[in-house]
Amino acid sequence: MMVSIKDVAEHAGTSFKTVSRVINNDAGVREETRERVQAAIDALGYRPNSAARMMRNQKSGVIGFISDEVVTQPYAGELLLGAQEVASEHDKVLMVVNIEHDRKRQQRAIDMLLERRVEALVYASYYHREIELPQEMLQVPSVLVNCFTTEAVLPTFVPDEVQAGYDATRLLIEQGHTRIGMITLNPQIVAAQKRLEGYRRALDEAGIAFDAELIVRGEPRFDEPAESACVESAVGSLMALDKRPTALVCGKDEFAMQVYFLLARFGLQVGRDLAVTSFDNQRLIAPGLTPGLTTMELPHLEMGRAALRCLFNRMDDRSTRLIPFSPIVRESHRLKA
Amino acid sequence: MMVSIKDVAEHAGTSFKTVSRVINNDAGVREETRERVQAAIDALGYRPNSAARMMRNQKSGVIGFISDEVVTQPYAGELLLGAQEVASEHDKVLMVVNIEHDRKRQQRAIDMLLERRVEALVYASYYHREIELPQEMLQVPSVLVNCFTTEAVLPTFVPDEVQAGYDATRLLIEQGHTRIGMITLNPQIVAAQKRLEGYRRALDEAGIAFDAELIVRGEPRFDEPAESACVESAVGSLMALDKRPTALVCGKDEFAMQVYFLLARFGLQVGRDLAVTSFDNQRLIAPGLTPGLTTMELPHLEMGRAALRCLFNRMDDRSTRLIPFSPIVRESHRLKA
DNA sequence: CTGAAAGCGCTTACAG
DNA sequence: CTGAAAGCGCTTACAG
Repeated sequence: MMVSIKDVAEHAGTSFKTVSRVINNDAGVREETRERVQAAIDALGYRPNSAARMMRNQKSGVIGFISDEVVTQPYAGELLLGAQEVASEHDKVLMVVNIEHDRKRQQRAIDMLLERRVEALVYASYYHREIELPQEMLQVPSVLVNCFTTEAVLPTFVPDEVQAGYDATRLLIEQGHTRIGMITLNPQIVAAQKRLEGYRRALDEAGIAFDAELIVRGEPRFDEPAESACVESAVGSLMALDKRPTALVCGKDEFAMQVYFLLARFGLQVGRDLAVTSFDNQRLIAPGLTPGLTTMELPHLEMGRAALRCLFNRMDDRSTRLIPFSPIVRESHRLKA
Repeated sequence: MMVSIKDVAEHAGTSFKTVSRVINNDAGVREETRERVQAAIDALGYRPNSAARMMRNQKSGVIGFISDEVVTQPYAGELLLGAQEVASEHDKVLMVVNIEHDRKRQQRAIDMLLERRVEALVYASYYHREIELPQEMLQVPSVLVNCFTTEAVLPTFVPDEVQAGYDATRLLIEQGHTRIGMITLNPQIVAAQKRLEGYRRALDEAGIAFDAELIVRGEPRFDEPAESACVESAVGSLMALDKRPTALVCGKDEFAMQVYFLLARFGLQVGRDLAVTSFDNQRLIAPGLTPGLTTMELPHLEMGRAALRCLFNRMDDRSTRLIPFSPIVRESHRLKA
């Protein structure tokens, strides 16, 4: 049995209402009384029961954070961190549930959150993709992070893939390259499509003709068998071209890492013979490569923050906000003699 | 105003007590009545208020998960996942709070959890280390994961570093190597010390003399300036030895990645001239290297699970459980002609 | 400045 | 099989 407001009152020799006043810092308690109550609180180790408060106040102080694997994805957890930061500024806590693709467990998780009377809901995906919206999300203020629905019904925060593709390409164009290859992600995912769009835009703008031969795939489609040699053959086909590229945009840092290795087979080196940019800024990889990898960092932290701010500002429009990547400029985009 | 049990009762034409029986699946409700109530529940979209239940039942159904950055560390988030899995089997949910090194915010977080009447507490660190125990943890059943206190006061789950060091070394000894180097982590952290201990044990057992020259440091101590060239000079000093090592245990996969590159400077290749094992099994790195990196996977998922199981089994002894790493055997530990 | 009453939405224990 | 009462630990609104 936990100690309650009544126990404190008895110990302090006041009514329990006075204790309530003290713990809520209400005005109108004599200093001497306040001290006496505080002493009783300390002596008994009293802590207000938030369930009781919640019931009277009709609000829970919790925001539900629904994620598909966000926490286990390297650095995607920063989404959570950014959200947590803003939530706690507003004295709210996050209740995080991980939903797998199991429909039943997803339903259970959402029911649980709603029964706990979450004041708002965040749906965060570990990679930028379209989702099927759990309809219950419309019952409370909600936002989408790193994911979206076909029809925009909620405020949506996604990374600005097109701009990132543009920037990653532009960095190479500015170094004078005109023959720029690209190793793309699975073409079925949004990031692959939009970054390619940015790449083309940068080329267009610079008056460089698009050459489809320079676009190769670094990973299989969902419907293809996973094969580990995908980047290998991608690089192979670029190197087999009559006119090899002098620069390369990699779909993710893991591709870039492999490119560093694979180039050696052709007697080439990143940073000497081939300029490289990439996406993600995986801290495990990008700074440890030589030369350091120039790469576009996904704005996880900022998306998490922006989404929660939106929730608190009650901007419940249905617009999609594009959050910019941060270019992390190291050396790989620049060739040294 | 949310719909309550009374609204449902009115809609169904019963007392609210009967509604309570239906939502709790209590025996002794006529089928016809149950259906009528269920229809009212569906029609009104009623959801039981967990705060009210909590108050009557005197338990919250939540377990507090205190972490220092667990979610943002690649794959350490699996700690959380394992914990979540077991918790939900027992119909409990996790409330995750991230505590930074700010004393005040830590206190706030713990207070919040206790006010929410968490039934138990988990403290999880993102790397294996000693912590200062928040004294409040002794007020509820608690466990430590991936961290420990000087004096054992709580059940503690940590990775079996010595065994991992032993296994990583043993894999190389079994390939016939007798000159085995080691690139260690910061010697001030537990993992570095214990893995070295395992390394020495494996050598001893095989009758190989320990040679201090073969032990080099891949990262700076806490009190030294961070320098990026640490692995580089470590490899350099090994290669400068009269009798170079033929095999190498790397303190983490990031070191291994750099070793693959650095060796090229000496005209050497991992898997041909040098056998390599490592620790972590970072999925971003280990499978993408050529040859694939043989590495000891940290048992994050299993630690999370084991800790929660312990909580539910009320095994509140103070013993320390060592959770084994999983050897992920690829090709790098084996030399090919 | 302090207190007694009512009620938040449920469940437990007891009647009928 | 169904219901009326009491109470979980607080806060709100009103008296004194």
